[in-house]
Amino acid sequence: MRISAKTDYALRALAQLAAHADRPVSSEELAQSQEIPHKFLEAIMAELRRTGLVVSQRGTGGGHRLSRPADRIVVADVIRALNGPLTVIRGECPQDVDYGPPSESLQVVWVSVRAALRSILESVTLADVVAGTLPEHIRELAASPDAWVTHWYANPMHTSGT
Amino acid sequence: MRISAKTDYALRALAQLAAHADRPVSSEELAQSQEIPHKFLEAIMAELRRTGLVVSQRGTGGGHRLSRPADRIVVADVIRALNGPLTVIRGECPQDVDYGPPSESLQVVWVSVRAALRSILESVTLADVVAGTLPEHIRELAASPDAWVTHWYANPMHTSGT
DNA sequence: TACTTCCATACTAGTTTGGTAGGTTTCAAG
DNA sequence: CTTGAAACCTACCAAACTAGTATGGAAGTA
Repeated sequence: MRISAKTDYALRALAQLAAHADRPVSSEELAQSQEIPHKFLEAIMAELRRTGLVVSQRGTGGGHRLSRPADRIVVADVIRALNGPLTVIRGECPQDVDYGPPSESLQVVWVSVRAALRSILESVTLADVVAGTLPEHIRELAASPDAWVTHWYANPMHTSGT
Repeated sequence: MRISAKTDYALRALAQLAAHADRPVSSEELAQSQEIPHKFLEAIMAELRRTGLVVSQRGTGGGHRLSRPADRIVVADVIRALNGPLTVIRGECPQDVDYGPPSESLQVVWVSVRAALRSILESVTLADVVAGTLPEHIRELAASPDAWVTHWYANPMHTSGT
């Protein structure tokens, strides 16, 4: 799972909006408080507006606000809005890939990967993020110290970033 | 999670090698049986050799074979060899990203995403794939009919591929 | 020597990523 | 009705990645 700067910025900006749901917040303010390049964030907010996650108001005192309550927007909504489906195999959805022998089982692996991602990303809302109250099964996944260390792997192309 | 053609081809080729562990299998044979462009697969096999997952033999009767038993190579090994770490946020590992308020909890989300991916991709071996005997917890994830359907989402940029 | 197979390098066309620059429209307050 | 704040739009950019293709060599077998 690769989270781009764009998606990361979007989530932080939306969390900020969730934390100030009482008023519109400008791109400029979002950019400064989250240390995001202003014009880049503007483009991201435009995309989020087009997909219907935020509504915007021009002019003095304007800005952006969430289009629905923060407890009804999940992390998966944001990722899908900017990157498309959570899980894609060679450009296709897991249930559409067609494997011959001896690799048929790979499809089941991809389907379960998607199910696992959904169980996390569709259960965390923006309200959860700002309140710091993540669902129990997610805190459990992150509870093991093992979850916080990088696993070693061999490719010299990538070892710089362990 | 985005699985590229390269990674998909690699997994299918390695499954084929696992299914014929008694002899070296040539790129040509792998390419034909799995319908993979021959020269592209050659480049992929070279990469897998450099990362130590396969060993190769030139000349007549040569080809590729797994560098260790198929039950000691997991899907995560292959993905890491070709794509680097399983989970990357803005180019960094989950435990290295630095969030300010009100987004601190996002880090826990990413850590649990990685833990969930590991629990799947580090438990499925090539031997499991060719035998069709996936670990119980994976078959459970894929057991629900829900896991086999695409969830609707709103971005018009991506709706063509539902 | 001939043939097979891996191996290395280079090339391409298209897309994605992470931005920057400049101008236009909309809105509110004075 | 002007001024300023903000969203909005189009275009551009360099670097990396994706999915290959092409050419030629080097090593191993018969």
